[in-house]
Amino acid sequence: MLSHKAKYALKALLYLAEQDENHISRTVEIADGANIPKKFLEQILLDLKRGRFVSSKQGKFGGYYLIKSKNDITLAEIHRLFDGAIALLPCASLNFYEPCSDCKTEDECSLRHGLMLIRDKTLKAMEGITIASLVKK
Amino acid sequence: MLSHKAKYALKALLYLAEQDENHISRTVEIADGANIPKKFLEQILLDLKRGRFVSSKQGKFGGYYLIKSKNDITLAEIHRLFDGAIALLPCASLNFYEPCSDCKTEDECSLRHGLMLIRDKTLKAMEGITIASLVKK
DNA sequence: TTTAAATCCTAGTAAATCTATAGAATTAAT
DNA sequence: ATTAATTCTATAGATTTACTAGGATTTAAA
Repeated sequence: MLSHKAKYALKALLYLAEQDENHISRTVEIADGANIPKKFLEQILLDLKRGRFVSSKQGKFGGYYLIKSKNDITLAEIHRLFDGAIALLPCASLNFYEPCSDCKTEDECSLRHGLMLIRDKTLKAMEGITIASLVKK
Repeated sequence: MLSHKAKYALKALLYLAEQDENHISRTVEIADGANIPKKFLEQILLDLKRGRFVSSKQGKFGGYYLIKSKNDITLAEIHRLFDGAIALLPCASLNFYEPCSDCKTEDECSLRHGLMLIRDKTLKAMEGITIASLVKK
C-alpha cells in the first residue's frame, strides 16, 4: 500500500501537470485543489524538489512547478522516493538491496527467486503509469 | 514490502511443504528449521490455521501440518492474510475496498484507475507464485 | 526600507502498528 | 498423574506514520 505521503505526492504532481505552462502554484493552492493538509504538503513538495521532480520560486509570488516532463514521472519513481523498495523483501530489491538476516546461507533465501519475479513484473507495470497517463482520462 | 509476519508465514509453509506426507511438525521444529522466533511463530501458525492453510493436532505429539495443497497456496493469499490489500490504495482494492476520504467526488479519484491496472498485474503475478513453485528450485 | 507573502527548516507529538515475549490454560498421550 | 504440546490473552518496547508548530529565510512590491 502507498503511504499518504506518496498518495499526496502523486495528487500534487497531478495538480501541477494540469496547470498551464509557466504557471506557478502556491502550496496552499495545491493543498486546496487536491485536498491535502497544507503543512504536510510543504514537506512533500520539498521532498519532490530534492528528488528533482519540481522546482520552486521563493518569496512573494513564489510557488512550485514541474521541471520533469509528466511523461517521464512514473509511479515507480514516486514509490521509491516516498515508500522505498518496490520488491517485497529487501533481498529481492534492486535499489534497496539488503541481505536477509534470518536466511541461513546468503544466496539460498528460499523466497528470493520468486520475489524477484514479482518485482520485475510489478516494476514494469509501475513504470508504465506516468503522471501524464493519470491526467488524461 | 512484506511484514516479517508474512515472510515467516511463507517460510513456515515452505518448511511444512518439504516434509513427508503425514508428518506433523512441532512449532519448535519449524522455528529452528526456518529460523523464526518461536513465540512469534506460534501466533503466525494460529493465523494460518484460522486461514485454513494448516491444521493442528493438540497435546503431546501434536503439531502442525498443511491442509491445503502447496500448489494452491499463493503468495497473494498469504499477503492478504497478513499484510492486507494488494492494491496500492484502498479505493483500488478488490478485497479491502474503502473509498478515499480525501477525494472530492467518489468515483473521480484521479489515481484509482491507474492503480487498478497495477493491482491487476501484480495480483496476477502473485497468484502465479505458489508454495510449490518456491519449494522446487 | 519596510512589509507582506511565500518557501524552507527543524522539532515535536499522538496514534497506530510491528515485532516480539510472558505466562497461564487447555488438550492429548503415556 | 505427568509430560509435552497447542492455544489464548495480555502486554512491552520500538518504530513508523501522519501530521502540527513555530520560526527563519527569501523575494517582490509598496
